[in-house]
Order: sequence, then structure tokens, then C-alpha cells
Amino acid sequence: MIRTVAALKENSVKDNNDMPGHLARRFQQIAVAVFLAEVGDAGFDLTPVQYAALATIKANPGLDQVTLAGLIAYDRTTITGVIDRLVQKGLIERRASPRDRRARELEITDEGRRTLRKITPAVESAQRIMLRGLSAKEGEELMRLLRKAIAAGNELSRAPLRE
Amino acid sequence: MIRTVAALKENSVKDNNDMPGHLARRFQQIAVAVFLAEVGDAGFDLTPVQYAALATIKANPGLDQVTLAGLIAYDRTTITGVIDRLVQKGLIERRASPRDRRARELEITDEGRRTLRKITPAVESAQRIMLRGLSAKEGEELMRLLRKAIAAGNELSRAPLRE
DNA sequence: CAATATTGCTCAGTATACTGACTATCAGTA
DNA sequence: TACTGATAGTCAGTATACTGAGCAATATTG
Repeated sequence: MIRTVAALKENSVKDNNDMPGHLARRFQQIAVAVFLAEVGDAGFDLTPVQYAALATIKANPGLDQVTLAGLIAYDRTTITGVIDRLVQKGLIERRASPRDRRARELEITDEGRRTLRKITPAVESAQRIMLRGLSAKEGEELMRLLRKAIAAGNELSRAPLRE
Repeated sequence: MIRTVAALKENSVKDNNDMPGHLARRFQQIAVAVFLAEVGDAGFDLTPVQYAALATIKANPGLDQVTLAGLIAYDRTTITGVIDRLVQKGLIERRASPRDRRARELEITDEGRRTLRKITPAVESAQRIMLRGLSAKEGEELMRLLRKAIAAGNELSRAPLRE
């Protein structure tokens, strides 16, 4: 099918399916739904955002909130609530940093470690399901293109990735 | 770099960059930021979601909320607020349907039409910017793969696309 | 070392998204 | 026609995201 601006009806808007922004929203919507379904079926109550935060805290013990936000590209005002909920679920601990009294150090708890371990199969299953329409090669290509587009646009959002 | 499960450190989680769900979130985040920046610079205050709704209402005069939601894959509980805001901005009108007293008919106003026309360059510019890291061919391929993955996962979210 | 700038975090407000429940209405059928 | 089920829309509650503002503490600099 021809999909160029010239081919569109006069006065008409580009079809949603030609808008990368719309496709991004739609794919993300499905990705979240699949994640929640798989994780929920496995008996856990954790969102994709909470999972990424938890996994990153485990991999970087004692990191502060801003660093965590940078590692997963969350806004610093968003991370506050995410951490609140992880603390409330007993999966992490938040305590004042001894070196910088502005900062809070984050640490995973044993319960958090246990949850992370048991939840992993469901998370991996979810990643497979959200790509189920694609061949393995296509899935890899999709991820490659997303990574490339994201790298080029990193600084355009308020919450860029910081290594 | 080798990116297989077997190659990961024991006990470690997959890298975020290997998670299609994470990449989806990140790309969408950038897409929204770029859209708001371009549209804002052009002097308009419209979100991606509001834009898609407005464009779809224009293309389908008199449609009801559920049909609109289906055409752009929004949840029916989300569309209520989106429409509220479009009405409040004077871009659309919502009135009771004469045929079905449960339903509301949606119609674009002249102001909405004018806005849509003037905003289009900014919207198209935004779509280009969010793909600026990719060649034209890669951009097309990314959209193709997203469309394919979305088609296969359409029924997995609460708000599937309905033609 | 005092003034200034920057940083870490939080908060209030707004806008998607979704869950689950509810009302009003409509459609199909016994 | 009375009953049943489905549908259109809304609402309350929760969880991302972001804007913009603000406080406290640290870093920088004249």
C-alpha cells in the first residue's frame, strides 16, 4: 500500500497508522497490558515501572533517587511515588544518605530479592508475548530500531537516560 | 555485544535495553515530549491524545464516544475526559444522539477545524523529529514492525482497535 | 568565607490509562 | 409485553508522566 503524504485525500489527516507517535502509544499500551497480565497470573502485583526500578535498585545497591531515575529514564517527580509504593510493599528500603543529607539511599530487601527472582519467568514471558506477531529476527530488528531512535531522541524528553 | 539470556551474569536481570516493553515506554515518552514541544512552539495547547481524537472526529462526523474510542484504541473511561477537554476548548461539540438516548454524538467545530489545519505542520514535524535517528528506510521499517506487533497484540489490551 | 549556583527531593496540579462498579437505555426473546 | 442481556457513558480509585514551584543542602566561586 502506498503511504505517502501525496497519496492522501486532500484535507485529510495522515492515517494514525502512519504516525510513529500513535504506533508508539499503541505498542506501549499492549506491552503494559501483557506485562500486568503475565505478572498478575503469576500471583504478583507489580507494574512494569515498579519492576524496572526494583531490578535497577538490586543491581546498584545504595543508589540515590536521581541516579535511579537516570538509569531507567524516569522523571524525578515520578520516581518518588514509585519508590513510595515499593517501600510500602516491603520490597525496598529508603534511608537518608550519610554522605549527602539531601539524598536517600535505596536498598532492596530480602523480600524484594525473592519477588524479583520469582517474577522473572513471567516478565520474560511477557516480553515474548508482546512480540508474538514478529519472527525472532523481526523482533530483534524492532528492538534495534527502537534503541537507535531512542538514543537519538534521548535529550528530548524531560527524563533522559543517564549512565 | 552478546545479548542472550545465557550470557547474563547469574542472578542478574535482563538489561532494560533488551526489553521491548522498556523500549516501548521510552520511545513513547520521547514521542510525547516531541509532540508537545512542536505543537507548543506552534502556539497550540493540544496533547497527542487530544489531537488524534480531534482528527478522528473530523473524519467521522457525528460518531459516538465508543466508536471514537475504538477507532483510536482508547479506553472508554479515558475518552470521557479527553472529550471533556476538547469541548471545554471549544474544538468539538457533544450532544445527545436523537437515535439512541444513551449515546452522545460528537462534531468538530469551526474552531476545531481551524486548529486542526494550522496544527498539522507541527504534528508532521514532530513525527519526523522522533525518527530523526533513523534513515527513511529504517523509519518505514520501524513503523511496519510496530504495526505488525500491534496487530498481533490488539486484543490483549482493554482498549483494542475497532474498525 | 560569603554569595551564588546547583543539586536532591517533594508537592500541587493536570493529563493519560486502566479496574471495577453503576445507571440508563436499548435489543432480543419467551 | 415482560424479562434478560448487552451497550453507552460515567464515576471513584490507583498508577504513571510531566510542569512548575519550592525547600534544604551541597558545591562553586569571587
